[in-house]
Amino acid sequence: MRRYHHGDLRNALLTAARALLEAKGASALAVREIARQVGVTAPAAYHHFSNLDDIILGLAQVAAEELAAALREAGSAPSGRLLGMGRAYIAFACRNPQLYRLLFGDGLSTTSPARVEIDRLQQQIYTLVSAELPRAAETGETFGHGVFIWSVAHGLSLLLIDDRIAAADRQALVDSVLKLAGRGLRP
Amino acid sequence: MRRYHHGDLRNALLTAARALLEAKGASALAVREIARQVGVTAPAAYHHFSNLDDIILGLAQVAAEELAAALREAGSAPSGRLLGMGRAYIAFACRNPQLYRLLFGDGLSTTSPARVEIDRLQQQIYTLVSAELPRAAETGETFGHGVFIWSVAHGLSLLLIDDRIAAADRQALVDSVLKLAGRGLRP
DNA sequence: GCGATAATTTTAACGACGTAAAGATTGAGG
DNA sequence: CCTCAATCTTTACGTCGTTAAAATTATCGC
Repeated sequence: MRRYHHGDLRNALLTAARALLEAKGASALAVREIARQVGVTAPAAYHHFSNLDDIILGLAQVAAEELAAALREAGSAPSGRLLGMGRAYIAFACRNPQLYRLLFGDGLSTTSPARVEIDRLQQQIYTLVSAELPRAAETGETFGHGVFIWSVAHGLSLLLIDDRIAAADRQALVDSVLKLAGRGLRP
Repeated sequence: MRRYHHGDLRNALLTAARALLEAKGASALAVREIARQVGVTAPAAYHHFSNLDDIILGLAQVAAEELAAALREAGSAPSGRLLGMGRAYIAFACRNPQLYRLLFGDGLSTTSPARVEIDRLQQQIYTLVSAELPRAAETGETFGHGVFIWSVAHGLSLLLIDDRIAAADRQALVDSVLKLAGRGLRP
């Protein structure tokens, strides 16, 4: 059954890399190990990726798309979109901790697709803020407000991922922090 | 002048490692390269550190102590301590981006000295919050409030470090975000 | 169906890394 | 001055990323 030609090696490598990443952390990502998991020799990977960083870039791209999709869904709710998107953002990070960390690490060049996708997310946030907070939009504070809520979501996500917060009920904590953030935004 | 015995190799290695870290990023940290910078062969480092992770741990410890010192100084001001500490926290992160990232990466075991130092910082934050916000302390919301402002500082620090925010005046942005955070805390 | 060609994978190899073992050099205490 | 412990170097092994060349298989024109 083992064919010489795999058929879908690129995706298989990405899937294996993702599993390896979440299982053993970013420092365990290795071309040889990823290829081994798929049952292929290392140089085979070089026909689909130019190097290890390129594989990581592929992972980041997947992550960015998934995060964007999760936020898009949360943003389609009729009301309370800011809170819903905050929840969805943090939930994604907690569900894919290493992948989320990868997305905001320093390995991604400014022109990488993942980076571009995140920039798009950022714009979405600003748009949403100016829609939900007409007052801020009027006074030209949309930018500061957007950065503020993104900081809260990003910071809390990472603190939770790192297990730096001992909380009995995580969801309750997330909601209460988001509530405080919301209070900061009201006029 | 080159003596066989270096005299203070441990610190020399840490200093070189720190320079290398800030210059080329965490992935460039290598025992061989660090030793090379100091003018010594790689195995010499193993008399002072048990392995590369141990060197990184030493760096994290230095970072944690510096951050703690910066916050202690900012916290000794007579008034506006929350704002001052927020500024100092973010300034430290921007001054030592890679070191800050290291501190909040996932390579540190829960029992490492750096981790313990950060836990102490966390407690300081809670104490300060309950001192500056007696109302929150009464209603038992100190924990949530502490997590909230830490999230803002941590998140904004990382967004700035990653150059994810195009701001003409960074200090002004920091202040306006911290102002929004402060508004979230008021009753 | 058949053969040429392109796509994919393997084998083999190079240099750099982390790190262990064993030997050389040096500073400190008697 | 001599010994000994601390410190550093030499040497070595296995793994990694990556490249070049060879082998294998799919595809397409006929």
